[in-house]
Amino acid sequence: MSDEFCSCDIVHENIIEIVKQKMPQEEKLYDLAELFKVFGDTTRVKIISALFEAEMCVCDIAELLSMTQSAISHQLRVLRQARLVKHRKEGKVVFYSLDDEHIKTIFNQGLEHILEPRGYEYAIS
Amino acid sequence: MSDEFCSCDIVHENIIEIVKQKMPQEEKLYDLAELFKVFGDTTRVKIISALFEAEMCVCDIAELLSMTQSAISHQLRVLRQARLVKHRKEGKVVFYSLDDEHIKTIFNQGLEHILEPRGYEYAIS
DNA sequence: TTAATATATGAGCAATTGTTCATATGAGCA
DNA sequence: TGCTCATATGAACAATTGCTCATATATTAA
Repeated sequence: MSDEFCSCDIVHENIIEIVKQKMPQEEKLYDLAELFKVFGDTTRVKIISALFEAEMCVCDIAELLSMTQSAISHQLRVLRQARLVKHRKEGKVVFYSLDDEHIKTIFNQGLEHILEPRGYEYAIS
Repeated sequence: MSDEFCSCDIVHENIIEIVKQKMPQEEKLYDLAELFKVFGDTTRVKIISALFEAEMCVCDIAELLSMTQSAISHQLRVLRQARLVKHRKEGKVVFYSLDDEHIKTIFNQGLEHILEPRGYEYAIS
């Protein structure tokens, strides 16, 4: 039962079929990866982490993270497009805050994962 | 109170100070971003999604996702290094399965986020 | 030992991404 | 109107990343 993608002979066709039927739609998995990609950057993680504590303007965030206003503004755009933050204008100043209740859960689960005690460093076989 | 990173004059020093104290350590936020980076790829999301349903060998996953064995093996290494999957050898065949109870929560919260109804497409101002 | 097979891995390349720099926008004020 | 300030944005460049291809490793069988 070998095919074009894998030279192996041991392919468990029944399992593949069952898994294929149970898996979410391709499009949803794509969107999910896109969402996690947004969380996958130190600067954005820091911004989100800061916004957990308080609403902040662009300048505050730049100062807090010791980064340029431009860099922060670019990253806020990414967060906005992922609908993770919302903004509020007050004159020239734009205040950003979190726009999702799931973020906290995702973050906390992520933190729990990285804080788990490691029994051993990974080594194959 | 302007500084080197932001030309703005409106910096809310008190908020910055409070947030700075409450935020997790820099190193933890870095690790967190590294973890989410692992989730931020369609192939890896698909692999994880498949392993939710059943333990699978490398060849099965390659067949399921219509990708080469090499590509899958490379990605499994990334997942292993992030301690998200574990493996079990049975002769020449290596079976992979999930190695973390937090993954499901993270995934489900992520799915809930992307499935949220959008009132409007984002537009600034 | 030799051959075959399942998986792992290193090098290289194309595509993506985060930052910087320069500049645009837009709001408040003189 | 014209000026200043807070933020947004486009282009460009360096760094990272995911795949392919070739090959190495490890296990089983003859």
